[in-house]
Amino acid sequence: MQGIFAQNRRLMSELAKAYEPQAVEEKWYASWLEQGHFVADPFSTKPAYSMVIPPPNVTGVLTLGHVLNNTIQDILARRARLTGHEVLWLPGTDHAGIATQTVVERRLRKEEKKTRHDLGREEFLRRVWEWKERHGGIIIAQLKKLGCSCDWGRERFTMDEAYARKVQEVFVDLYEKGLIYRGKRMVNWCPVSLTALSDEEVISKPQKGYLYHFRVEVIGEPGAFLEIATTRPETIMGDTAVAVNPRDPRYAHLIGKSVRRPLPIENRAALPIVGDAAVDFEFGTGVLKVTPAHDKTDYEIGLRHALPIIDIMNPDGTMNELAGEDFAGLDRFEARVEAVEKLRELGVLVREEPHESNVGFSERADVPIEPRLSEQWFLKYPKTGEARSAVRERLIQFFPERWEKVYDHWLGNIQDWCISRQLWWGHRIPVWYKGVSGSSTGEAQSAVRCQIASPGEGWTQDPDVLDTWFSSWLWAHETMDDATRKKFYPTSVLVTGPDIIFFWVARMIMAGLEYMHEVPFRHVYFTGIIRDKQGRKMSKSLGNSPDPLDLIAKYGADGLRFGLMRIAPQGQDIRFDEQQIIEGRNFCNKLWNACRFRLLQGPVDAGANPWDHELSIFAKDLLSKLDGAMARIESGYAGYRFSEIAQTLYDFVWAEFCDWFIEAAKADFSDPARKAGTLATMDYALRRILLLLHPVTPFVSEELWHGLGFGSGSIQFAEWPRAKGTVPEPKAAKVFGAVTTARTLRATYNLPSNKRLRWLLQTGEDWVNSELTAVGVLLNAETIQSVDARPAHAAACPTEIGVFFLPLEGVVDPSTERNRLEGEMAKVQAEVQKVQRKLATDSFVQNAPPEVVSDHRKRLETWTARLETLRGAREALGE
RNA sequence: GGGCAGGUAGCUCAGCGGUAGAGCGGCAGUCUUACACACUGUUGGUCGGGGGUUCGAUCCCCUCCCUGCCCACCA
Repeated sequence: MQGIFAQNRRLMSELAKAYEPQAVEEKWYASWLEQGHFVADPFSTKPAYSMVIPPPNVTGVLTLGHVLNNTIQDILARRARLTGHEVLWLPGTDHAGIATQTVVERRLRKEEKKTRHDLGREEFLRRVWEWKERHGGIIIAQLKKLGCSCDWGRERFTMDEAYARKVQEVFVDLYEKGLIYRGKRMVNWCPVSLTALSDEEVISKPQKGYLYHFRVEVIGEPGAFLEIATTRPETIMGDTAVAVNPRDPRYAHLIGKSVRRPLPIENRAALPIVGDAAVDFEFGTGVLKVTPAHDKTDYEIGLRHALPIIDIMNPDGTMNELAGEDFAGLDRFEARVEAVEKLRELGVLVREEPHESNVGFSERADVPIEPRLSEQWFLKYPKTGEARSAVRERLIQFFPERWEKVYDHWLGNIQDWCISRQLWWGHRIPVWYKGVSGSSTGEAQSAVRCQIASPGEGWTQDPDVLDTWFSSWLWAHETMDDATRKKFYPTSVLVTGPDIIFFWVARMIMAGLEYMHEVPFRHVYFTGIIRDKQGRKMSKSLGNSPDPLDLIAKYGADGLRFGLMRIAPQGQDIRFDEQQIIEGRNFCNKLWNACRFRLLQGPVDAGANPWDHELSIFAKDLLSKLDGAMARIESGYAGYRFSEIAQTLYDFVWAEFCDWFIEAAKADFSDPARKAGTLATMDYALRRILLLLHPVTPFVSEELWHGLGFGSGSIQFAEWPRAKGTVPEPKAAKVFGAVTTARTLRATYNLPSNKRLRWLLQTGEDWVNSELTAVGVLLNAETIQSVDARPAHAAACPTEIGVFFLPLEGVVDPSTERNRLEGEMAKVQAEVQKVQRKLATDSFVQNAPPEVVSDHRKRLETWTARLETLRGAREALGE
């Protein structure tokens, strides 16, 4: 043991005064990996604790959102190890269909001026894999920098061979169950990515535009016109009817008649006027143009009235020949301008009314989606009822609870999921056609088989791939082998952002219920969204998103983690402020120096038990505060309140341990009677502080754990501390309060804090006399003496432990101080009178419960004391 | 149009029936025998507006106003 201590002392004294995270973090992370600390053993007898990482996109780089999310998971994992669990934190990445394909296509275009079609499917996919191998690991490396304790040997990718096979098996299974079907439906089409999207991938944004009013002529009624309002005049050429509400008295009589479509000019077809309840007669003119090929509502109206469908657009959003010669080839937005122009020329444009409406945008490409009729694969969700009740009945608990309602509402209004994507990068749909090849524009197939392998000669596979989330929804169980599932499924908790509650959380619950007959996780913790100081979402285009790696380089991973945790209230959005990270770093440094200080006092006793010694009031006080902090931390973990955990640690370490306990302890080191107990308390507390901190600040706690010699193994397998049930020690608080008052007295005279003064204390209590040394140290006094009576020419301040006196002769200049003090006194006098008046006149206070009155009394006491101090100070200066 | 969250000191946030707190910043001192990434002291708030319940409201109720998110086929 002696050797270890000697080594520690050398080690610490060689280290800089300030904590330098870089070398420490690298060293320990390498060591943890080497020792296999993160490896989960499915055959362990310890209780299981498991999580699956929300797989980041392979194309991704670490954002603050990832930092938040993964820090929380790491905290939970490390705490679970400390509380004796076998921990599995399963990492991996997502192939992210559209995102990845887009990145590679963009590069291809830039570097080789080619499109994916120039390469062909096979070659293109080879390029994507190549890209993935080269750049796909970036985010994983970054997570390691953060300190994440994932079991890296189990890293999975959603396109791993086994995983991919499982995805296809699930497709086949659901197909056979009749839940997956193919159909020609109105889908959300992205004209840039050239694929269908699910409803969840469409985000509506308010857009300023115009509501264009134009007239159409009623056929057979000369001079009769209908006025139609539309935001999309470019679709007029695809109109196949005009609809009014049958209960609308203005128009009901026209149902059955027809109007003349104004565009295209060469094909001004006659359109029937139909009656349909979907028409809102409050909106616009109450007359709706019906374009079944380019609007979801219109499509449904079309179905009800058996209207023809004229698709006037190409997949890329340009107009086709059916739009007429004036429009063919134009982009949809150019066509809009052109259509308005044509209407004006025809003299039927009535007016353009500014109008704001919600337009659906493709989440990825950030362009308005186009409702488009196409042949796609759809899934009728399995286990929706069970998934709903699992959360309702708290088989799965959400933190914060309010997301339960959001989840429930979505499941209650669930629509079939469009799962096919017209991409190449992804899981190929395991469906085969004989004869005609399948295509998204969709002609009927003569023969269809749903199976993974080709049925043989002459069969062609469906060219489409599956929505990325169709693979992600199996993540909780398909990333595990049988033994792992047996031990670790269902997982303990899922930590994720609320933005993917529908995309991922809800679907994973359904998949878990369908394929494991068990929910995939017990708890779901939803983090907040990180915003900048102005409350804006972090985004690349705004340039308001700091690079977490820069932050780690500047402040250390621990500083970043701790700083972020302190400002991350439960599930509330977080306003990011670099200052908070600076504070995180400062905190680590504070801890570091507290430990350095301890090492300077002699050997550390790893198994120190304070109760073997006579303890000072400060030691007792600290031990009781430590218990309090532990209780708060426990309750914080129970409710996933990470900011509370971090804040408790911050306060305890900085204020209680450093500011008061260590400062008071300095008095004990020269007192053999007290030294042992104080050091034992310090060792005991430090050991627990490091353990409690380890989940949040893994690196510095590990470094100090070894630096102080608390153990030879990693801190993360030490035992988590439990509260001892100590009793509070009120005497210490009295001393601290008194010291603060006395310091204020010193400041009252503008005396610098490093100026050693001679203090006197008049007290009636014996125990106070035995704490004089400590009080002297806390006051940075030259001397402190007990006196029986008030000395002459001394300032005085009454405190809970007695009256402090400060002899002023030769210490301050009387004439300059007098004026200032008199001014102060006037202000305080006013406060005292205010409280006195309240106590005397307020009718409620007269009959109030005791705590109210005592509160007022306390205020009065405080102010009176302050006044006394000033008066004493003034008097002490003489005339 | 519906739903949810939030609006407390200059900033980030606690408090959620007893008369408002912390950290940081600011200000003034200090390199006081671990830490200037520090120490000591101190200044900051009609707790978004307006009503109501109550002896008493930042906290409960109503209403309005802002901010942000989610959902919804109003062209």
